[in-house]
Amino acid sequence: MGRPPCCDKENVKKGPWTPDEDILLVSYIEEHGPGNWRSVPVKTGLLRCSKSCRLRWTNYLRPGIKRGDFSAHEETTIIQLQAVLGNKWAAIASYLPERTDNDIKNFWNTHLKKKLKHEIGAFQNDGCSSSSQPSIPRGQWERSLQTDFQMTRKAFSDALSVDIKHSKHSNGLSSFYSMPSIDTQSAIYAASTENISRLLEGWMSKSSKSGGSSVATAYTSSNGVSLDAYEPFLGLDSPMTDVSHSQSVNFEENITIFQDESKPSFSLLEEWLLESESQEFFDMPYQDTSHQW
DNA sequence: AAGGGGAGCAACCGCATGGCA
DNA sequence: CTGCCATGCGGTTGCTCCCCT
Repeated sequence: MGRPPCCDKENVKKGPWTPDEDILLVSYIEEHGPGNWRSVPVKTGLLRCSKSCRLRWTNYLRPGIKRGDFSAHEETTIIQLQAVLGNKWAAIASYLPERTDNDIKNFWNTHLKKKLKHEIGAFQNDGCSSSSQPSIPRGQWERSLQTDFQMTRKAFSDALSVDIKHSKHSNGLSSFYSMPSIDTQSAIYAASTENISRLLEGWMSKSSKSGGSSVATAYTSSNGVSLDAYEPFLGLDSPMTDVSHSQSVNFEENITIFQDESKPSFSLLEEWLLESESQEFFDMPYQDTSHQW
């Protein structure tokens, strides 16, 4: 017997959410807080699947979500994190707390993938690479990869510029995101009210012309973000071990993969980062080598 | 002006995971 | 230990809008 459906599909509404439904959902969450999603459709009278309610909240109504164009910095961060973490959108989103994993995933699939493909294509057409005989000087690849590595580290450092170790053991994620020390639930509620007004604004502007969404000013709540999965990366609760990997050796391995598959692959770099305990990763002095290119 | 096609994005689907009885 | 349930996550779909012909 297979898994029972999460809800009665017969009486479940699908498709875009209406303003009324949004208000109903936000009002309920303001009162009861997020969670216990199964009971949400029952208690609110929404003809929606519990999953749909959760998704609508986490991807759209949740306080602190920034919408609209991605900045150059966000774009760079996503590219670098994707290179290291792969398609772990939730993990990537945890470094960009104002963006949802869905947004990042969409942005990657619709913009960045094409952009990178185009840039790699242009790079190969420049005569730097050929399908039959890779002709890139090994030293050049190594420097290039090292630059990627440095940039990734910088992205991590930027994203983690707050004191994570302290925040984890004091006020959890709230302080991680530099929230003022106020009651978290109140923050969620206040921000939700802001979201409702934003929604109304959005609908008003949408009715005149399908306008873009306004930028959220509310700070991020703790919903939907879990640090636990990334503890190895953050060096939290991880025993410090002697890490004496040779960078050059690992870069060589990555260079080989890159050349063989004619596309960037950082799987070994990722493995190395995970294996080598992240602390050293962050403790290494950052050297901006990008100017060399 | 119409319609065809592509891009962007919200939402859905189904599997994975973790907690709990 | 096992099974159930709630939630999380990533891939995919489908709708809407916009641009081009």
